[in-house]
Amino acid sequence: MARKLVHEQHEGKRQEILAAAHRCFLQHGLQGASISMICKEAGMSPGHLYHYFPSKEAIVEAMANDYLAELHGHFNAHEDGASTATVLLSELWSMKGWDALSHCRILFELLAEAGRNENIHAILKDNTDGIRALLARTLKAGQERGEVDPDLDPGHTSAVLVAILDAAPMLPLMASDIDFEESRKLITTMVARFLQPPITAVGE
Amino acid sequence: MARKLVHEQHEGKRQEILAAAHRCFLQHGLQGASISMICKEAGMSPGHLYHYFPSKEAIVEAMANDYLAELHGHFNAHEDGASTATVLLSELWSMKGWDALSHCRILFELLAEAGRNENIHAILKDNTDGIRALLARTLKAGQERGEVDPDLDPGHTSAVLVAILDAAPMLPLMASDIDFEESRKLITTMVARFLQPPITAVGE
Amino acid sequence: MARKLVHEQHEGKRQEILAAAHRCFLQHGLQGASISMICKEAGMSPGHLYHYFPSKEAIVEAMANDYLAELHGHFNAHEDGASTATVLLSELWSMKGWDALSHCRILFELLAEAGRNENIHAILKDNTDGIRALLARTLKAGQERGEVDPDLDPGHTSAVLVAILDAAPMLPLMASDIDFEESRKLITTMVARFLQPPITAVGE
Amino acid sequence: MARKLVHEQHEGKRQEILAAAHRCFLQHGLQGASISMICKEAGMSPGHLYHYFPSKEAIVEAMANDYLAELHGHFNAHEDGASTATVLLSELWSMKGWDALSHCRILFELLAEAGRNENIHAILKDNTDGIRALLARTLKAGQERGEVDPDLDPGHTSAVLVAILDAAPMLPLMASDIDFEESRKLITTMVARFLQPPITAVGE
DNA sequence: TATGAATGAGGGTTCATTCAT
DNA sequence: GATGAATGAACCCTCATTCAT
Repeated sequence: MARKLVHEQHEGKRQEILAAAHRCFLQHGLQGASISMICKEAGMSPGHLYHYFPSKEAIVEAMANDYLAELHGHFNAHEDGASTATVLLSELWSMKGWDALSHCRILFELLAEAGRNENIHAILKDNTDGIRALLARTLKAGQERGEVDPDLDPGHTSAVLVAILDAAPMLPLMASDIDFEESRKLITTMVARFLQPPITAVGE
Repeated sequence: MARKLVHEQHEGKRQEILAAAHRCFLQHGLQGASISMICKEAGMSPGHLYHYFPSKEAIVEAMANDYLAELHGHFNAHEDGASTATVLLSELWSMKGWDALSHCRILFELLAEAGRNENIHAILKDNTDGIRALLARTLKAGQERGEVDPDLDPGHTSAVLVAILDAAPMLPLMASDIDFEESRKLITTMVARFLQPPITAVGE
Repeated sequence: MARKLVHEQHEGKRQEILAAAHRCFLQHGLQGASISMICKEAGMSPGHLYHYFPSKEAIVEAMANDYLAELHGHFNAHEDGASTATVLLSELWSMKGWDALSHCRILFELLAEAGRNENIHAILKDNTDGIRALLARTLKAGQERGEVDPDLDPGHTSAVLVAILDAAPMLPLMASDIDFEESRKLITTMVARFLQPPITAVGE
Repeated sequence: MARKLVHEQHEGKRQEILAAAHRCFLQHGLQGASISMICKEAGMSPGHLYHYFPSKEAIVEAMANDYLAELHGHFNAHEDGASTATVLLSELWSMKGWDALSHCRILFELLAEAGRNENIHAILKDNTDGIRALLARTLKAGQERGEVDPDLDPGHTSAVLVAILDAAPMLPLMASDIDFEESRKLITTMVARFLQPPITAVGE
């Protein structure tokens, strides 16, 4: 009982550190944020922080995992519904905090890092694979119901959908004249048209 | 005459430094690559490097500008053609060196940096605006020829197209089972369907 | 209790650093003395030194403040005595360590720096103002007792006295044939004659 | 003839460099001013500057010599007059540009440097000795005419006078409420009383 | 559990100086 | 006479990490 409480406290501290780290990483980058900055942000001494994580690298990796798992979790919440991929994507886009792009700009950090850090690459790939599998299943179901173009390869298509998802925060960064709602609509339209069965088939 | 030659030599050295920097940035990140690394890569002493650039920041900015300008230049080469946006995008994707994604992974570094560095943000935005204007014009021409859905706002749509372009290097990073040719086809299909006028209107 | 001890240890280290810095500054100048030199002199790593001071500038300023405060303190020790300014000055000159001019040559460094560094200027001025106020009070008391020329403006005269005090280390530097005792006598004579009431008035 | 012209041009350039160096040294200190700064100020490339001086040290020494020689020269201009030391000092204080203390603040730099640099020390001493000899002669003449206290040792007294002279720029630095004219009067009064024969002798 | 003293390598940058042109 | 490319050591300062308490 007491053991469990201690463990929970420990886990709580870990999460505090990761949250502080996330904030620092957003503001200064994965490499630009220093341990001492994270310590200050978390209200903690460096010696103590190293009680919870063995290295800065471990903090980055844990943060990446947590962050991506949260995205993953969002998809799971909709899994049981029999909605088509379009709906699924649309739902995803309505998720809490997503419009606060500051929160998800960290994705670019991770993508950049994944290109040169094998560990981060693996974490990104693992989490992405989970989402892709889910999307692929949904796409296949959509194909069976005739809502999705049967010629699209579910595996490949799921990758494209995830890429689009990850690229979304780019829009406000490049084009300040497009607000969140606008880009949501545009991308939803694009994906819908992408997935829908060729109209010629309907006409025949 | 001699003066001009000297100037060209100076510019040549600058380009060498930028190329070396690009390589280092790719391998270690914008912040992770150190001046001394860049010097070693460029075969140069640090004191001399500062003869050509006043700071590391200036090197990053010049590199970003050069890199993005090169992308911009690719588009201009196709401008006069009366092709629809689809063709344009498809053409872009065939551009030299683009498939060597190591070369363009730097985009993620820039996107991450743009989120917290006002200068890089401005550079990214300026170069993006150029491409967007070009794409918007092409889209409008396509709409007039009936090849592009007239309901799509050219300005907003151009932003989406650029985002997709920039997101492309993500695909192999996340999904190693998709090769370049495959993703080219997928994205071309998606964009083509995105832009095409709704068929229902034709059928009626 | 323990907390206080820790704080004292911290302050002790600070003083050690300042003492080491003083020695280095004497030998190489404020600008010529490097952080790594001070570290070596203090038996400390650079990283650790920056635990106690945020910058070299801060070290210089703290050193200047401490050094000038020490001079100031010497004057206060004599304040309650009802001696005339002459005696006060004479006493000052007998102060411990003052004859070891190597210790006070630092004043020239500070004066030179004060001409182009606003912070050092302010520190010098603040500490000087304290001494001047004290001297001015003593002069006024001397005037009331008829020991000091009543025509001398106490405020201005105090400035001259301080300047003479500061200039004293110059003598052995320029004229190696004058030892400390000799210059003490000369300056005391000069100041005594400067301050004394014009004798003509007495004779009339 | 042509040889002489060349030599004059060469000497002119040297003086230009020294003037530029003086300005830089004033603004940044002997150590803080860099060769490249001096080059920029003198409108010259570093390679060319080293054509005129073998090292930075040589520039500092030449500058010190020139500067002190200029002071020396001022005294010589008054030498033949049979005035007492008081008059001489007063005259000196009226010298052109002296009130622009920015010009003579360099003295502190030299005094500070002299404490740790044997060459500068020698230069300072040599030039000071010249002035001291001159002052000593004037004092001796004053003593013979009964205008100067015969008990004062001319050699030592001359040193004190030079020290006072050098300390003068300190006044405005420490006490902004004292302008040049005021300090001139104060110091002249002090020196006059210092030198004058004891009044008791007059009364007898 | 929690602190902060301590390290020393390495960060970006400037330095005095040399040399080919 | 005059340039500016070139060097590499040293500048001030920050880093991730360890350890005694």
